[in-house]
Amino acid sequence: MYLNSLNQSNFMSYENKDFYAPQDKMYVATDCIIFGFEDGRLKLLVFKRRVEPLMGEWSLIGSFVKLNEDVDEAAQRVLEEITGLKNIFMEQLKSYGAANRDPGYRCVSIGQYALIRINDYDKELVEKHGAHWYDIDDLPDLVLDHNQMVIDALEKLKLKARYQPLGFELLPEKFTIPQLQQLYEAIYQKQLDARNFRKKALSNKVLIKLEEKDKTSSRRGAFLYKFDDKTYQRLIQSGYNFEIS
Amino acid sequence: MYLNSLNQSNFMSYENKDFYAPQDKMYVATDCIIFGFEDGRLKLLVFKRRVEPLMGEWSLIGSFVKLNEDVDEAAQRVLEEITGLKNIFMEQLKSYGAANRDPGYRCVSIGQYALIRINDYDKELVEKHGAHWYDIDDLPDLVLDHNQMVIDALEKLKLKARYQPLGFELLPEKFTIPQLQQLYEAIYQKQLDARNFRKKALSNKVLIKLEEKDKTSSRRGAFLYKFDDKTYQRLIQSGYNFEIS
DNA sequence: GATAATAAATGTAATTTATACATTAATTTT
DNA sequence: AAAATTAATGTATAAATTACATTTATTATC
Repeated sequence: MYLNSLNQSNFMSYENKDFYAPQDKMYVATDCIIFGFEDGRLKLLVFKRRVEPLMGEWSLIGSFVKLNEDVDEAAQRVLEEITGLKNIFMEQLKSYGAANRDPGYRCVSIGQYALIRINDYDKELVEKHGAHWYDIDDLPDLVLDHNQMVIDALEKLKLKARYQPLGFELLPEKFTIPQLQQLYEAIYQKQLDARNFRKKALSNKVLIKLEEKDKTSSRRGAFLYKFDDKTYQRLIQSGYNFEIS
Repeated sequence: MYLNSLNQSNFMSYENKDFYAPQDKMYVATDCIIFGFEDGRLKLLVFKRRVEPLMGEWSLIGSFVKLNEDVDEAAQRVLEEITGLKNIFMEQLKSYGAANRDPGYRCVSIGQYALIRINDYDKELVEKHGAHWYDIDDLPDLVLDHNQMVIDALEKLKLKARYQPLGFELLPEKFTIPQLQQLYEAIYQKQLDARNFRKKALSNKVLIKLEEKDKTSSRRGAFLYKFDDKTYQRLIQSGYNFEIS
């Protein structure tokens, strides 16, 4: 994946189609690196590109930023068009500004990563847009510099997840400790000790234990928890240093 | 400086008092948040703005990104024009994309923070451009969203300095441990214990003790050290986790 | 209804890291 | 020779991290 030879052939196919490249004008776009979590695996939402050049190739979803629109608004707009969801966690990754990064346009793209809760409702909407949830370590080649965006976003997710409760954005509202552990194992890409993980996770005092159990993955069942955002906000207000594994 | 890459008609109408705001076109700019360190204090390099609107106000230095230029190249270009220095440490902070952030243009700016070694040579060049090194906790109001950029950059510096040897970019090549401590105290904005700091700093094994002493700040003099980038690179290659205070 | 199977839940000891703290050393100035 | 000044150093205590094995709750099967 992500080979030079592939980029080259992408470029050729663009040339063959005589696509007009208006390089006399600056564009600003935003591309969304959309993460999800399902079946113990971290996933990325990718799309079949619908326009030339590179039509039909896998791509992140994005849009040009409109003249009267904030960059962050544009990203929210794109996300809502695709998933139907508002108020999704999203944060700037970085901007991608190489002069030749897009053969079609002189376009600076602001990468934004989003964390969403995969569920059947989203999936349906997503399918309408020719999208697919790929396993993070089984991604196809993406157009332009989109693979690099994913690499950078993963790196950032790894760094931030430790000190900010990002993980909970990816889990359903109610989750078990083993599920939480699986998530962090997927993000950090390493195995964690179950006893130590549980200890650490609970030591932050921001997980509320519920009476219900989830029995989908064991006979005994595991207690469900939810993240207590109010307490979390209060804690960090007073200087608390959240950390998980 | 900021308007060098504009066409003349825009420039003229912008320059007189009821300036025309060409919001029919997207611009991309880059602004540099330039940090230095001198006399135990963290400093920021700011400039008198030379064009309307807001002519004469303090501002970060920046430029529009040219059509055939990488965003990062543009930032290096600006920095070189001002300081005469190449290969300065610089890294993307984030992009600033609010639709109304600049009353003159629809302009997305990529903030980049730079760390430079203040010395007399730089200062001379800098003065030519109507610039001034301000103490970081005694900054004037800056134009547009530039104060926010500084706040964000400081926050990022605080976070990154701990796990990446950024600090050495701000110090002269040879420095003493007390100087290094002063720097970290300025970045973290808190006092550090001299014994513990020294222990921690030296524990990373990337400081080379020289035979020379610096006697500018004590009768006894303090030994000079330099940062051993080769060893540092080797260590992080093999998974070492650099940390300072 | 007893047994087997399975993942969840729990505790402790050893090691490492972080913190708090006071004295002596080297040098110059008077 | 004495005074002044900053640099340099060590240790004991507390806190955090790591490594590691058994029991528990429940369902499925015989």
